[in-house]
Amino acid sequence: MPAPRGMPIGLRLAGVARDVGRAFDDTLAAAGGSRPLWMVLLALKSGAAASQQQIADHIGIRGATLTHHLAGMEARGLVVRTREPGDRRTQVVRLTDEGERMFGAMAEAAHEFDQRLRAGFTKAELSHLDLFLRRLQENAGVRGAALPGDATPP
Amino acid sequence: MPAPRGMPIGLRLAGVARDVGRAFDDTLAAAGGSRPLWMVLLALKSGAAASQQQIADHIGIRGATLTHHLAGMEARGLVVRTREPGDRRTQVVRLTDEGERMFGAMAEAAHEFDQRLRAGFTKAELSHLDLFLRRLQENAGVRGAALPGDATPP
DNA sequence: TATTGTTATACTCTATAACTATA
DNA sequence: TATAGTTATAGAGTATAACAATA
Repeated sequence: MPAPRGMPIGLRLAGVARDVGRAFDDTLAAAGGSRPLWMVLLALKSGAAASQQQIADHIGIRGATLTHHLAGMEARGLVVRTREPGDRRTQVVRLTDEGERMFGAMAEAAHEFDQRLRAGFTKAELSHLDLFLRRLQENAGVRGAALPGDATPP
Repeated sequence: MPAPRGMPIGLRLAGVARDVGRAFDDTLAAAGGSRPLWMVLLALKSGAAASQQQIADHIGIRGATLTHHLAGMEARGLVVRTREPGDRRTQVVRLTDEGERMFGAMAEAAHEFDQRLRAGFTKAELSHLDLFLRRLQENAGVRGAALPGDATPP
């Protein structure tokens, strides 16, 4: 993936993200997982998601897609889904011991990968990078992190 | 896609790339195309690829995957493949008039998208961003753009 | 009626393996 | 034997639409 001067920034970003993403996928695969699996586990552990719909929104997929992943995870014995007594429409997703083990293994792999990725970057540089990424995201028209003064019509 | 402090840089990158990529895909779809189609057209037009294998390498996919895309493009009347008289194993891929029209439409859409993405960025910032991306790519272990002094064993 | 999640189905992109034709 | 590309098949991830159960 050469990066010629003047290459569209979107393609550049996509290319780098693909390369980095593949390396990350390899890392997760070596730990027995995958990216979406890791995203779901992260969302579950962070506790920042009450309903499945919120988990799906959190990681940027559809509810049906999440069901798909959860079904696979349940088949692998990583999670258990049980109906909430209070509101029997909702499912309570709980990590099994095996799920906890998997989370631990993937967390370690992900952390090592992240260390590798950050190598040579100063804190200031990482802040700049983060800001640049945020600006790209906003320029692409992503909602939900709108700045004050954003004049985009509803 | 919230971006908490201390979020792994790889996931951050992947998230932004996905959001930006989806917006770009929407743009290309409105012009009647898709991302891989655009990549193939770009590679063809840039003339930087002699064989199909080189095109595939250029855009980071396998030969069989490229065949898949080219077959689809040929079915849509965008390209024609003919055997080279000199070496009849190789295929010469040529854009049809319809293919040229499609390229033009997608190029315009892609350019507008790129303008939108770059909005508010100075040249210096874009350079910094590009450098950051390159460093991430290298840290992820991508070969082919190795720096002088790279001490990674073969 | 509205909400929560599931099922059924399908699409896109990608890959590997086996194959054909040619060199 | 080696190379260029194709065919056949498969798998992962995602999506939409229709549905069931519950509120």
